[in-house]
Amino acid sequence: MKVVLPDNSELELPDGATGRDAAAAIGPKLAEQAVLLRSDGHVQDLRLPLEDGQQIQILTTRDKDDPDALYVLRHSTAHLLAEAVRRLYPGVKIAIGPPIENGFYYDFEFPEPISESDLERIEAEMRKELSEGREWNRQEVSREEARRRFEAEDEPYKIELVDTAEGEISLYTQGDFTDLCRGPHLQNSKPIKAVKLTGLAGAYWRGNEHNKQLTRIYGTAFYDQADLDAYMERLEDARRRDHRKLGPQLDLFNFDPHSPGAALWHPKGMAIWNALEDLRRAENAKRGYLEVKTPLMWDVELWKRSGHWDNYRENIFLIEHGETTFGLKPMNCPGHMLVFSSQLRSYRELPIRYAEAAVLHRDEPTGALHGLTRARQFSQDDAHVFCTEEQIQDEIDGMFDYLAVLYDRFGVRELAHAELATRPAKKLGTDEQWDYTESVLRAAADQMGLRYRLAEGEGAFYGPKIDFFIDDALGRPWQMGTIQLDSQQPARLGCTYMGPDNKEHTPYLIHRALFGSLERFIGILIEHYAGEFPFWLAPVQLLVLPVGEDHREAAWELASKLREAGHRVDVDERDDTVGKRIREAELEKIPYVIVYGDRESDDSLAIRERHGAQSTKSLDEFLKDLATL
RNA sequence: GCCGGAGUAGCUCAGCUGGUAGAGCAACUGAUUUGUAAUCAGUAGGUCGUGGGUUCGAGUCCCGCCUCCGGCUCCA
Repeated sequence: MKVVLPDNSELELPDGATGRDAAAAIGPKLAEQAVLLRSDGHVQDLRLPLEDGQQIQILTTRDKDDPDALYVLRHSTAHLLAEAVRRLYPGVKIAIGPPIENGFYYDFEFPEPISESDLERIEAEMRKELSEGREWNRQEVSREEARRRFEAEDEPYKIELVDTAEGEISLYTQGDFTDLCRGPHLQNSKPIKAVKLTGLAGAYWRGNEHNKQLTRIYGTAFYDQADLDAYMERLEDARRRDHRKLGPQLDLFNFDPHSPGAALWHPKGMAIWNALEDLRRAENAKRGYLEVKTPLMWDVELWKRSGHWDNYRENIFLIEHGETTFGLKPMNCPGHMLVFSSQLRSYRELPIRYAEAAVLHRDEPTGALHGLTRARQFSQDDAHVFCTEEQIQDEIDGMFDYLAVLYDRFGVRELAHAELATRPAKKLGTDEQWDYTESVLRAAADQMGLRYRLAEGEGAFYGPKIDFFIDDALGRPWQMGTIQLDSQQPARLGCTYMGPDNKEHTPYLIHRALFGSLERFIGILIEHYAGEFPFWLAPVQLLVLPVGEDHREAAWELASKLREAGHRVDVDERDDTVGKRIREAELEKIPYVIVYGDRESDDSLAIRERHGAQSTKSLDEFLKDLATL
């Protein structure tokens, strides 16, 4: 038989030859360095037989940055971890250990809890394995055989995996450790040049919180120690971008233990907040959204009618007040529907678009709180569009367009990825209604050419949605914008309009937030810009720095001219050296410092950009330049 | 909520196996009047997250609680 190599040349091999054989046929060096076979975009274990005519690419230790090559390396390293843990902690039960982005993990049930200090010991054991060397052998066995083996080893999680596994069962053995695994794996442990265990966490068996919580050990591995070092360096850099660190440092906001999950916004943070609000208001006005303002607190009777009581109760903060119980609003929708239903509506008024960026409260689990990106108190750039069935498509198109405009303004459009979330288990309405709303959303997304992942069962309880996610500095995805099609709540809250047929109809409701939560959006922006906001967003845009005492008056005059032009300007007239004050401005990440001394005048300003570039411009010229930013 | 870790001055951190808290930066005061990332000197600042316990004695050991960090579950 023949296989086709990446340069399109053909390689003649005996029938039943494996990837390893193919490598060996090409050269001994390649056979030694081979780690994985890739065929038509799919990875394949080197030990598996090839098919006649198959396109193959053999990845070697030289492909050290290839995601597939790293994946197999880390997968094999996870098995080394399991072997080490099994040796060090008799009685441990092993669960699963896949590679993930940037590393791998393995879940265990330890007889006694372990702590982070154990990681060092385990890592040492892994190094021992590496110095001894390990080779992986692949074996296909029957379900019964696999079951028998794991019963003998008293591995209940493996038995459960065997019982629920689909297709053939394969085992990989290294030394005297055998694991149930689909593979693929390295030939041997030689390519594993750098290993680090990075963390310890609880994780529920099969991701279900009703199951037993196992202990998850995270780690990573590379083909090269320098790559591990570089990775750790990148992590360090990402930590420096963390909005929870930069926010207080840049005097934007802080948190106080007396109100966990609710930010205290400082003047500089509010400058950014207001910039977003200004943009939101201006763009909303252009697009026919009408601002409303509705109560923060509602009798729970309303939440029962809207469906939130049955489907969202655990997130609602309750306030007892005499005979009544009020719930702080976690969403604006019921309020907006009550504005709609307060009058008799005609089809001629539709679509009606209500917008409100009110404060919302959601009782999030303590462990979920995460700075601005996961808060208990936050504001969405929320809006609810009441429309007829015929208008849905246009409305959603308009929202996609609007979202693109906003995200482009911040340079985050490319960072966003979309998901289409369908009916959840806990939901209102009939399957027919969901079939319809899901198909409408899907059609809208497809027509826009939107690329999205299907997130089944992750819709809101009242309707399917399209969500836009952006990753934070450490690569954790956060849901930002959302567009949700609701066929449930309007009827429940008595929203109707008179149609041309002189009959009452129930409108469709589209919920939409484009930033998502303003808090979360600002958090992501801080990390995206690493605190170096573009001029229009920077809390302090311009800093005037008088060289000496004699220049203070002139500096203030200049500052007031700049302020009149609409810019946010400070004067740093402190009795410190110019160098010191420049340094502090740099640490504050102020876009422009204007040093003002004997040599300067309105005709000649000394302008220093963030990071040091200097230039000389007249005030008029400078203002003109700023106006374009 | 669950698993693991952490909490010492505004910030970054030191404080060995229990003996009564320390540095740098920031702040303040004074001197200096400064030319593009740290001028010099001095002063002040801490119920060691919080409540209990063990002990002659607790920042240090034990328990509860709060908050934060890394995950899990859940979500904008």
